[in-house]
Amino acid sequence: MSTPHDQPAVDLAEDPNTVEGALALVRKHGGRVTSSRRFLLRVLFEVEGHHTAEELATAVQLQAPDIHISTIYRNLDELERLGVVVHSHLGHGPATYHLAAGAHGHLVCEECGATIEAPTELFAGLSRTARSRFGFDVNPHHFAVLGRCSACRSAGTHTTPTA
Amino acid sequence: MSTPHDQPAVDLAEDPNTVEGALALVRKHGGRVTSSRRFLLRVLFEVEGHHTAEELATAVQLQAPDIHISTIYRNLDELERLGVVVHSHLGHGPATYHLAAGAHGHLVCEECGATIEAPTELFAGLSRTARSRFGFDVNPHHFAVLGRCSACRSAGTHTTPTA
DNA sequence: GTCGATGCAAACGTTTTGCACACTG
DNA sequence: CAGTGTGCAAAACGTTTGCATCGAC
Repeated sequence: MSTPHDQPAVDLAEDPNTVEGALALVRKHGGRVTSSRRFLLRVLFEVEGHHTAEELATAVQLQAPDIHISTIYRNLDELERLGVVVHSHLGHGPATYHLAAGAHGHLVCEECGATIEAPTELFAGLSRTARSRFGFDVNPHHFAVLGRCSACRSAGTHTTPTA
Repeated sequence: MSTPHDQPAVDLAEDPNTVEGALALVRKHGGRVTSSRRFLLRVLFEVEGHHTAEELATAVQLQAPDIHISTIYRNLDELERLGVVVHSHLGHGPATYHLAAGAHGHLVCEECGATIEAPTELFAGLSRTARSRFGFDVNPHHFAVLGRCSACRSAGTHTTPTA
């Protein structure tokens, strides 16, 4: 995968895998290249893993304190429409955002909140069956699959209520 | 279907499959048998499918207008602790509640919101793999699996953005 | 009479929106 | 200069909580 970055400011195909490429995409779709957008994209490319809008806002605000969280939400929405980022719901609580390129499934423990990033193949069987039985096309990225992690299972409290 | 209700007030084993049985369970756990609880349980046993707290409140209020939605939430919580009801998240928006006896998985269309009630076996393969690969015990009931239903897929708009 | 349950209003955390102003192209 | 993006404040949404009162046992 040769990623030639000799001519950094010219080679701006609308490639959502770079900050400037994503901005080019935005521009192509009639949007403007603003500093808020660039700051947010920089943060998204720097941090790894899942982050709530609030966390992203905090990170952005280290560099540009006046960028408001509503701007973060609006920009995340737009970047999601353009396919640059995706959001996931990892249980109760706020949604988390990450670059679409790193999309994957999630297993989240209902007890301790631990998150396992699961390769999309984990869902291959489910996807196949859902497709053939129900004509349903599974998107394993948007909502996490809940359950209990091994640690909580060994700690071994309430599996079945009542009893 | 022999459902002998000759001695309606006596045969109250703590059987969560009847209104009075569930109330017996509540009492056994130190709770009181109140009319709010009975109304809510009656509604839960009468309606079928998934219902939000607000829908359940509206239904209860047809018979007892003063029962407040906070009471509905508190009672749903308690009934869930006792294993009588479960709640599920079927995508964005409010949680839905139904009797634990009818627990099942859900496939929910991200586009039109259509809900498919999927038998738990649909998740058997995923559960097995998650268990062996990650030591993770999948609970297929709590959060729906999102995706696209066949109708929306044929209608065939945006599957991949940009392109 | 004790203690759990209820109604109400108010708070909560997350996200969205209306508006006037600022900036990009 | 047209029109998109922004900051701010306020609303929206689903849910939870504090408190005084009420009701079950």
